[in-house]
Amino acid sequence: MVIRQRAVQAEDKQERHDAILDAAERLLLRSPERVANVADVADEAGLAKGTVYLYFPSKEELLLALHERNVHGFFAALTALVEGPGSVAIDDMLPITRRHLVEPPLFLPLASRCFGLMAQSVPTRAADAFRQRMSDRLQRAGAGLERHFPQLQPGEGMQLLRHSYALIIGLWQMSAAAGAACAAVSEDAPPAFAWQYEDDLERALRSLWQGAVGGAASASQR
Amino acid sequence: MVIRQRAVQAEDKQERHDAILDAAERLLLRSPERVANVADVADEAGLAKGTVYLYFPSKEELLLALHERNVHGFFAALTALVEGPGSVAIDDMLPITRRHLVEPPLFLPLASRCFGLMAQSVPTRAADAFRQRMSDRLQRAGAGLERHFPQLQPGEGMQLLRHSYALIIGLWQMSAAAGAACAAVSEDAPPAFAWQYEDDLERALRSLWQGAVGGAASASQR
Amino acid sequence: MVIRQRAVQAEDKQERHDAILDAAERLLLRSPERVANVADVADEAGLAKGTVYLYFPSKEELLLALHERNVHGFFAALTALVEGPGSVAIDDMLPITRRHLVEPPLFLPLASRCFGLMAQSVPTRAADAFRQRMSDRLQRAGAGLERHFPQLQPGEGMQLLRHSYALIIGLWQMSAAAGAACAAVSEDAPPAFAWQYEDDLERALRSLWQGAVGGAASASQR
Amino acid sequence: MVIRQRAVQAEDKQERHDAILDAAERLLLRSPERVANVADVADEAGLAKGTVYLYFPSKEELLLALHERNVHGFFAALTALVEGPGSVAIDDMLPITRRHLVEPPLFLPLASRCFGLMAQSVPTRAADAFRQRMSDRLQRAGAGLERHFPQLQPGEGMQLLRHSYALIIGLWQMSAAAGAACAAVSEDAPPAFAWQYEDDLERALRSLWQGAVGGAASASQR
DNA sequence: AATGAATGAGGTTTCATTCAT
DNA sequence: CATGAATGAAACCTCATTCAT
Repeated sequence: MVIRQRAVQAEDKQERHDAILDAAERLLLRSPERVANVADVADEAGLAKGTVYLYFPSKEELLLALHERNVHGFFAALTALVEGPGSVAIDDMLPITRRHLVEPPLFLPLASRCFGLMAQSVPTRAADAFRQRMSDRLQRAGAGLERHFPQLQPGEGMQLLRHSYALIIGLWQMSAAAGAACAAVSEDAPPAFAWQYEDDLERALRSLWQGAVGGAASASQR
Repeated sequence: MVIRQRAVQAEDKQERHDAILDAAERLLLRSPERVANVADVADEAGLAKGTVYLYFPSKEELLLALHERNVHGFFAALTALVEGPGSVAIDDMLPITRRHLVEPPLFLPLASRCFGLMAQSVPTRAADAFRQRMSDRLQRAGAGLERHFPQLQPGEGMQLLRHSYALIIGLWQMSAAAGAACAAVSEDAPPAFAWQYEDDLERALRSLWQGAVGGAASASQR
Repeated sequence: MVIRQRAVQAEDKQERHDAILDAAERLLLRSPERVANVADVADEAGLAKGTVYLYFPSKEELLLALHERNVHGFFAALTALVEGPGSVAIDDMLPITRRHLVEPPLFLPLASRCFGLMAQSVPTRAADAFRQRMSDRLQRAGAGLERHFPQLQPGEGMQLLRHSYALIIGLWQMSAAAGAACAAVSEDAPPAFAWQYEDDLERALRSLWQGAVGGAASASQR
Repeated sequence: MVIRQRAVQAEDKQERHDAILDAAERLLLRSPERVANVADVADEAGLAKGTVYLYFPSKEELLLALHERNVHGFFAALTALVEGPGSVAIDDMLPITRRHLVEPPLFLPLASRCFGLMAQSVPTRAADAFRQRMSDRLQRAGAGLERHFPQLQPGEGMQLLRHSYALIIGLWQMSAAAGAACAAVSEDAPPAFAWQYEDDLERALRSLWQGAVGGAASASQR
């Protein structure tokens, strides 16, 4: 353990902050079906319960912070792509989606749960700030997208990203709902639920993008 | 306390089964943000808590049953359309979606919650059965769809429906997450979250369908 | 145990309600210095924690109910005295005070704590009701007192009782504050704190009453 | 953050000791209903939490010290009166009571709380010392009192003061318990609780003193 | 002497489910 | 069949105190 006993310096604190998120992440990975309670997170981080509350005002904000950390990587890659040189096609986006959203086993369940949190819970202060940051990221990436696809009207870039995001989450939930059963009793998944999330998502996103940006999206496909 | 007769006949039982679902529905409509507890549902139905457990093995299955009742109407209308005479375009599907999924205030929150339940909980026989029935409905409607859109390969009809469903749910969740804040502090919703679910969904579905079935989807539009 | 496993009849419930109060009382007697938590009360009553919450909406209201049960006996005796036949002098009141307030080891600490609760906590509904009942009792006993001591103006009977009550509580607190130390290190209580609560209270009440109702109070003394 | 010099000199320490008490006082004045936590006191004093513990071994003793500071002024005035030249009647005592105990908004709640603390907590050396000092003050003032009221037997002066003190505290607690509700819903205080503490206390003290020292107490009244 | 990060016991309340009546 | 009393596992958060820095 490189962290000193007490995080006095700002960077030590950041490190500990991250360590708590890491602990929460490990627990969620270990048993995605249930949200760890704060005591378990603290335990996993080798800290006391109260210490977690020094770094996060509530369990909910901890989860939100963890989710946002995951989101950050995705948007960073996406923005780098659309703001970088060269042309962009849907085939360039899919790998980013796959690497940041689909493959990390935590992203989708956590995103799903955070939507639930934000729709239900109260701590509006934190939720608003989170939404604001998400909105900024979407706007920026959406604007970048519009530069690459002239057929998109202003605002349609952000819209397309939003729709994609919704599709990603929605499809995963259907998949997870099915998956729970498949894990237990492998062979009897009914046909409509027996598919691979990853491939299916790719097909769905292609359809969505093709419908939105037309041939440009699929120029390089098939 | 409403004292009722004992339900001895099978039809009495069905009636009571439905009465419980009705009560749950009323409560969810009254406060969609939080799930009623079993005591409240029983109260609302004029029954005792234990009685609810005579008709539903768990709270989870009660919610699932309620959701399925809502789903039924949608698929009935959808199947009637695609199996009926005459041609079908996306503009014929949207009103069905709107009438059965979007406008009933209960459908989307409940669907969202049921996916959550099914993704998290241990899979039960009831969940499997539910999935099986959903799969059957999707297959049947999907097959019907394929007859109307020859460009769809076998299985792609069901796939398109599944993708649409995912989009409907996912977009609603994003909307609900945003809505919570907007309700509280009306004017400061960031741009990316300030949109109307209904219109947005329509645009998204059009994109998806246009991408999937091509010009045929939009042949009759605009 | 005469109580059935489940308290179905109203009187069974009353019995269980009382049994919980009894349990709380036993615990407080056993260690007066600290308030038992609900889990301990439930344990002592041979019940589960949740069951206690079936009978009392909160820990505070449980304590208040326990206190009120103690108060009840005192006022019943007092009212019986002042509304009964024959003349009443202060010497008739003191034994009642002693029997109901001083000798039961629980009354004074609990009364003291309940004043604290009521001055600080929120559940005003229950507190208001409690105050109302206390007020009624005081008024009734005060009115009875005024019949025996014609020199008391209307309202002064209740006032005198209130002052007496304040003296009883206030003096006990000083005594208890001293007593805590005396228990630990017996011989070194400073003179101003080394006195017997009971005798001291009697002297104080005599002074108060003599000042309020004059010779009549002490007519029969000495 | 107010960075202060280290307190090396003894007088610096005293100054800081007082500054902490001042901070606690300000916080209690600001919200008398709840006891500030140590972090808030430290904050208000511009110090760190740990520093408070350099000057006070526990929160309890901090409160006790604050209370004693308040008590000091009262006894100083009282002793000055009874040890000064000229005659003393109860009407000379009441203004002192009012000025030092009733009008300072902090005295009564703090006194009440300190009695609570001392009655409940394990007795500490500090509590013993506090009691000893209180006892000394009471004895001295009581002895002075006995010189003015010859009808008081040795020890009865101190006794009378103790009874008065108890009455002051006890009556205030009843008043505060009632006040909590009255603040919330103003008009519905039951009659027995609808009175002014200050006037009521004066009547009570007059009765007590008249009963204790007879006509001499009231010679100059009315 | 001063700091403030870390601790962790402690307490309240909710509610799905069971089962005696 | 119907009831609703009983259960008891969670889960959150606070805060006085300690002690490494």
